[in-house]
Amino acid sequence: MSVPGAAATPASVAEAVAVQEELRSRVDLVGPGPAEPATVAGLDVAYAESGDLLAAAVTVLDTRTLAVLDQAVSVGRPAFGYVPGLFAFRELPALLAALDRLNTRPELLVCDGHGFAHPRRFGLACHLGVVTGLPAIGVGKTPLVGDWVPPAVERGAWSALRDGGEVVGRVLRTRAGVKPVFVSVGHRMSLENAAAQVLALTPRYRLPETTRTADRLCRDTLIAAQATAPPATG
DNA sequence: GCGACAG
DNA sequence: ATCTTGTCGC
Repeated sequence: MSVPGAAATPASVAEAVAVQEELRSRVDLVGPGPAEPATVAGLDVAYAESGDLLAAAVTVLDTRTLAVLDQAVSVGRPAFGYVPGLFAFRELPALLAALDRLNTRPELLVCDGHGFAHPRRFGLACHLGVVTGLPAIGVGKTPLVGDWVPPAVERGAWSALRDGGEVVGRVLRTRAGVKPVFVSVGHRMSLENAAAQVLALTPRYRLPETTRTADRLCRDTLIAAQATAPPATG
């Protein structure tokens, strides 16, 4: 279930680290999670060049057709500075606001960023999973921690992402000959199932359809927000 | 001390 | 994340 207060924004880096250390014990790294979820949500955030405005989006897809069944957005300001490892605090409030506006309850969250593959084993996907109580997985475009070797060139090939003597994720090739993505468990999922779900969501492109639809929606929303609330000119 | 560093 | 020109390929 959800954890009260887990979405609060820390007042300092030290406090943020403490929050992660505390919440990491609430993560379910076993799952295994839904084998055939009917709906999956994608979450993403777009930032204005000025850095003081952002738009968050959540899209819910039908896993069978990959059609968008529901979607919601929220506009706001980054809640925390960008600090590698504390990235979740920056986007969490906006993403949760968007999730609250959904008319449906997705069976799985696919996050744009890492989950367990994190310095303290509590990346954005873990945080969102613990706060919402929903199964979640992290899909990063670039590595944050860990050592790995490139997986074979064919789609579906993978290699282990290892850090500090443990496997923290999987380097997965979602398209033949294209740069792989970094999959890790967020909450209530097994790594094996997480990788399977990501492959099911990438029939054509490198990134999951969930991430692609959410990315487009938050970008469009940001443009619209900037047009509606232009900066004061004088 | 130095380099690395999700989005 | 965002900026940013051309270029290769289906």
